[in-house]
Amino acid sequence: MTFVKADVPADERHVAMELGLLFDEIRRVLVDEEPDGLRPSHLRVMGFVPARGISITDLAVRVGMTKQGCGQFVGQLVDTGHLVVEADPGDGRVRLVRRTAAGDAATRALAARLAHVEQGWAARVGERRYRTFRAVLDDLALGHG
Amino acid sequence: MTFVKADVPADERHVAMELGLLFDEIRRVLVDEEPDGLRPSHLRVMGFVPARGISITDLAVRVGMTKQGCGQFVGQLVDTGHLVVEADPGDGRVRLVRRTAAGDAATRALAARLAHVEQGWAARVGERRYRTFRAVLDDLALGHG
DNA sequence: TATTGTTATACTCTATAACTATA
DNA sequence: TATAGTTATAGAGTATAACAATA
Repeated sequence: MTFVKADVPADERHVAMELGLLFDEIRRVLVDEEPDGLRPSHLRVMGFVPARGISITDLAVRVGMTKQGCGQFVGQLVDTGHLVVEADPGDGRVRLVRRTAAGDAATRALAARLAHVEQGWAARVGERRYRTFRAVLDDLALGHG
Repeated sequence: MTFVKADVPADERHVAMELGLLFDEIRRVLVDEEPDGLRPSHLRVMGFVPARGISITDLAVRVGMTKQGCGQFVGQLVDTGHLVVEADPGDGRVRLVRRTAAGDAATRALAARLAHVEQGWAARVGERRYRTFRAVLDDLALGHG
């Protein structure tokens, strides 16, 4: 969807558009500042891989996409060296996905970039108001846990 | 990007993921409850057409996309009867885009559906906290005016 | 039989490039 | 020559369907 940017009267702005603006700002930062050429979706999939490893099917559920699409991104991330896949000793069907050191570094870098974006937002609306905003956002997102 | 849904520990949740969850909830409502078969992008493009009419190029700037992509959606919305295109009396190159009565109705219906989603959110976190959240969101979005 | 993962295919959204008709 | 719009093409991000290997 990605709701947008130009000079629209205040009374024609709606939640979807405003959320989309913030989302787009994040996407722009992620694309512009990504050193390894990873796309936002790669970062997203990689971010959901737990330290203990996970099957592609379970990862897909976590990420909220199909196992087919998930497997595609995992394959690309293995090619770039951010993930590795091992056999699961307990189940021959499962391919256990883990992050490499490079994957961990990229994930930490993502967190840093997001923190930087949030600092900018806090500066725009005030530290205190931003903290409140973020707390409510956390609560709203919990409903989808 | 569209950040996600499953059981992720609180400390691994980040802004992008949380904003994505809200955005996805809206998208789902828009798709599920759309009577005319319009997709979210159609609603978005249509929502930026002002009453006085607008050229495709200007509309594209407003929406934040290319004129090519914009022209494509306008064409489809003309086919569905939500928009009309007239000649501009002052400039023969320009095709002036306007909403029809059906387009106006669909736009009002969108606003109603969004209001309903927001009521649900307010119920989840409390009216007062939601109003604060929304006010900060408005301010943050203004930075992209 | 049920489940994991892959391959094949298609759809949505959007971009870039090349073109046409008017200015 | 510059601008408005169209046509053609391609890529990202996903989905559905059909399948192979393993349980």
